[in-house]
Amino acid sequence: MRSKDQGLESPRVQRRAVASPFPTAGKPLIPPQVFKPRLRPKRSDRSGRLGQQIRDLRQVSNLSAGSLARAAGVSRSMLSRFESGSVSPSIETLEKLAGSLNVQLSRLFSDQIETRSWCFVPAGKGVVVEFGNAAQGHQYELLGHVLCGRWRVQPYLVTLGAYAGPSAALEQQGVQFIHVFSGGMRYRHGSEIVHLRPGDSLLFEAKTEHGVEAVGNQPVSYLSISLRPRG
DNA sequence: GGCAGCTGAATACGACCGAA
DNA sequence: TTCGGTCGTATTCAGCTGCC
Repeated sequence: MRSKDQGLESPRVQRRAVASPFPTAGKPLIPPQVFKPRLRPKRSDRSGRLGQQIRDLRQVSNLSAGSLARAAGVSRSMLSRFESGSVSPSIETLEKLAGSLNVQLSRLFSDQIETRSWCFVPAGKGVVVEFGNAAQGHQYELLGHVLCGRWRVQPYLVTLGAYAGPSAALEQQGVQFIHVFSGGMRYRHGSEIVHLRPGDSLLFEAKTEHGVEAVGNQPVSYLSISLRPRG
């Protein structure tokens, strides 16, 4: 009988194909004569932040831990340990996780870039982020990434092609602000549909299911700022 | 230099807990 | 009851170290 925890078909061979990306791999963290814990020791803060980043991206993608684990070919318990920072995944596993999250590998480490109290992004130099609905003509350009204490602020310049399809329905913590620059669209928040035109703004709690419902016959450009608590 | 033993990291399996 | 998340434990493998 296979456990619900199990999502793998390959046996436990061929592991250790690549080295861990972290400098602690292969070296003892604690001298064994001093302390040999029954529980796995909490790994470095770097591992914890990597795990938090994986969890954030998973939640943004509306994926459960089980779904992501299956997609990445790891067990559910291992994904839990990655996200809690108790173990560090191998490069091979990180590549699978990034692929399953539909992001580039480097995105998993974007949270570990030196943070500042301000962030300047020249015009047209934002980071283009691919989400799952990019295929429907949705382009997201991240204009900055600023941490304000417990809060994470992510401003996106969003461009939707004419007649772009609906975006995936999202439910997140925190609040979201939208300001339309050009074009028009129908935006859904729960059971409500709001028609947005140039100059219109929308502020709402992101925990209610929301997303772009439909776009008119012209491309749409709008600013989307999400304010979410850091987990 | 080669081998064996030890140690730690990555991983899976199974079980448990809490929430819906 | 189901599902998501976590924990305890076993297994495998690579790196290190000491001995010959």
